[in-house]
Amino acid sequence: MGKKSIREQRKAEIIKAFYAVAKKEGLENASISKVADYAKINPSLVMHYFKTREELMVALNDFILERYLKIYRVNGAVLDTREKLIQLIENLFSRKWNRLFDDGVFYSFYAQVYRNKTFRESFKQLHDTLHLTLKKALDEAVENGVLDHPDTSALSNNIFALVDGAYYYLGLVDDKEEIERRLASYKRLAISMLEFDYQSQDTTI
Amino acid sequence: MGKKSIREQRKAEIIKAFYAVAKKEGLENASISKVADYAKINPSLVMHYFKTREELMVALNDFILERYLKIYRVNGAVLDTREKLIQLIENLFSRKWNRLFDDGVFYSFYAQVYRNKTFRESFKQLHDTLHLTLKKALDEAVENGVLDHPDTSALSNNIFALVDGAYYYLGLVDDKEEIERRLASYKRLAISMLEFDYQSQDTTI
DNA sequence: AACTTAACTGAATGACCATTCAAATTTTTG
DNA sequence: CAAAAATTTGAATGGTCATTCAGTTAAGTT
Repeated sequence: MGKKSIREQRKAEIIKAFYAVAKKEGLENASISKVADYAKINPSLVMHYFKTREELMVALNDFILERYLKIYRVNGAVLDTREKLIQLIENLFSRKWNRLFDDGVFYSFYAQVYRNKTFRESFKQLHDTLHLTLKKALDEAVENGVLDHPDTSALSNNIFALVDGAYYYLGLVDDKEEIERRLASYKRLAISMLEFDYQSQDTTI
Repeated sequence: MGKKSIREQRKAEIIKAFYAVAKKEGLENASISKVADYAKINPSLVMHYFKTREELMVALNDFILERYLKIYRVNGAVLDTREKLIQLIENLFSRKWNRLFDDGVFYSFYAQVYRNKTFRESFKQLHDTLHLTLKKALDEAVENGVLDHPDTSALSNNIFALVDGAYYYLGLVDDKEEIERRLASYKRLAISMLEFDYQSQDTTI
């Protein structure tokens, strides 16, 4: 008896509308009524599903972090050749970004990390998951004899530092050729990091 | 005749108040009246000196980028020994951050880069300046025979990618010990990059 | 057709927002 | 003291904001 619930679909719809508006006008300008307009529903309906704007923010944050996770999903291929390992590293620098993702919205959430514990923890957890996934892939490569490295955990962290730093800078670059040139340079460095055993490198003089 | 102008001092005062409020409550919540309250002046006075909020935003952006530049100011020391070169690299990972700077506000501006050409260009210019400054320092090291590297420009860019990526991740970390551990790892990698000629794929000392 | 449950609307709330403007105040100079 | 130039204020503007609530509509069941 009673009406069928479409709660979850509606909520998803609202979150996507919120994302779309934030993408277009900036997260700080994405108001409830703009979201409602975009979704062609009444503002009250948004409040019906999300008690406060804050709640909607958290939902959008989760939505975005899920997408982020998808981008970096390691393809299931077995890392048994050198080529496959190199391809994996190169893929890290090739976010299918523009389709799946808006950097402006992403960094707006990231900025909140410094004031909001909830956001900080969810970001931290996501990044640690990504780092760990890469570490496991690297371990597999070690087992299969295509990689020789004493600390795959540190290697994974360092590769991601390079990836994150790369995209941070590339967000400032308009010229497509320059982007490609830089990406090539970053990739080369990342691949070289596989070879170079900086742990045993003596930095004393 | 007439009254002495304190225009520039007042403007600076307002910008600092804006920064303080943004730091505490987030850039998106730093309103004109909150800024005025903080500076103990009338909201209209803020509007007198900055015709629009956007104008105030641009001013704060410039203020913040100036601070950013200061943090990375290369000490004038001559790079004639290995120690000095290594010290320079290590300094890049040691922003006197917490004192001089609020990352939340910084990344809030950075997020705007994706929607606002003015912000994108000012950020780009600043970063390119920093990269070039480091390149010049590296060139000096090469001249003085303490560094052997075929492409100091690429090296500079890559080091900064690592620095930026490092701080991006460290923003998520609460534990001070973990921060130090990671910083040490990033530094080690950066220093190893000085040695490694990834262009020709062989390990040189 | 009556009941139940959920989706949905519309109007109203008060708070806060950026911005405008005319007027008041302060300081300097002649 | 008076004129000049700047700083500063206070009140008012209209718009948008998140949120509340009472009520309506739609879709299922018995």
